[in-house]
Amino acid sequence: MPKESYIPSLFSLFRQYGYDGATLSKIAAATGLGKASLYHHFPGGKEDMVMSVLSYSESWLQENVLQLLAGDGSPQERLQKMCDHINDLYAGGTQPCLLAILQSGTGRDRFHSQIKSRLEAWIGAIAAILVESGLDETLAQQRGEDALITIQGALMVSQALDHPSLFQQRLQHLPQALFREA
Amino acid sequence: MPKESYIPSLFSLFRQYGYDGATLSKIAAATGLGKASLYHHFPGGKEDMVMSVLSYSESWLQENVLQLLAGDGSPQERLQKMCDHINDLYAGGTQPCLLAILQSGTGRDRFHSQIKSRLEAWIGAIAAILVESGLDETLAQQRGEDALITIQGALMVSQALDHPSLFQQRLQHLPQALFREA
DNA sequence: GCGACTGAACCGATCATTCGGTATATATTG
DNA sequence: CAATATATACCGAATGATCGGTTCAGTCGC
Repeated sequence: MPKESYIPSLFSLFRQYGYDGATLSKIAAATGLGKASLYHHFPGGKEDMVMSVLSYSESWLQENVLQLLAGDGSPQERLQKMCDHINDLYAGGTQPCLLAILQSGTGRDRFHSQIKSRLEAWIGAIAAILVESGLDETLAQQRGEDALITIQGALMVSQALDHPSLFQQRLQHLPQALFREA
Repeated sequence: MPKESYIPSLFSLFRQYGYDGATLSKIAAATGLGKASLYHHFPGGKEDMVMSVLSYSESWLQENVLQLLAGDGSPQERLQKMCDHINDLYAGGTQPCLLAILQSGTGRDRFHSQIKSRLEAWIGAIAAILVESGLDETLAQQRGEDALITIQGALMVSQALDHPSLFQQRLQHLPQALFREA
């Protein structure tokens, strides 16, 4: 099997346990591969695996957010569609964010630039669609940041409170919130 | 030395590395204690240490948030004062949130109820001051959640972007945002 | 001398990693 | 077509290091 077929397993494992918590034994169990086989596909070890997952997250973002936001349909429609994909990504608020989790622990410095790139692209795409809708450049940038603040914050809070619908609610009226006055 | 004097070191270590990343060697180095001494103060090992830190976080919240919000002064003044303390707690947006980090990795299930309690108390206190100011009960609860969503979200985003002032800005106009219309 | 405390050595378990080798499938050759 | 070579996928078993956790002979202030 090609190594791409193991990315989904790795993705869900790292997002749950983080870099330090995801041991090679767990990884082996989750992928169904022996430890030695893992080093065949990912010669760089655990760090290599995370980098592959982060690389996958880039193409996911490209497909499900960037392309979508730059596509056709009204701005609200496109933002709505993005929120649907985001809701899927986080399984309705029940699954943690990979980028958030990789910001802690030993892997912090190792993956920082990747995380930063992903977030910047995401915020930029939202800001772009707001500018396109007539918003001021700086305000649009701020609203893009607000969007990710809401997503990440709602994700953390709803999981701490065992209340996934809190995440879904905040996500649902995110599009109109981005266009509000003041 | 009493064990309370080591709580600050433990606190800053666990918030940085999380449960799995904070190894006993790092803990020993950070506190300046030998492992034996650590087990004298915390017979339950690493989990005992985290529980002590979480217990400390409870009294911190009590002193710096709950008492404050229930005290005197105008609601905006009290909320403003709370934000100042929050800004100190997170060192101006440069330090992660202990509660957020303990939600991942091996310690996830172990500390969940503690994290949940802390967040509920915090949200409840904010909701209470909004009710006191005349807001509808359900709206106040929602705004309390919004406050923590903003705090946690801004913390994550500003650290991912190496942009601590983003956190400070969002925190600064949090009080007035909680009183906004609609 | 007594209780609080600790440094240093130690334990089995687990960590990430590596090596030697097998199975299979495809390509190359005579 | 059969035989051989090449490459990829895979894994059992073992590596040394480090993990969380424990033990114990002390040392220190009281």
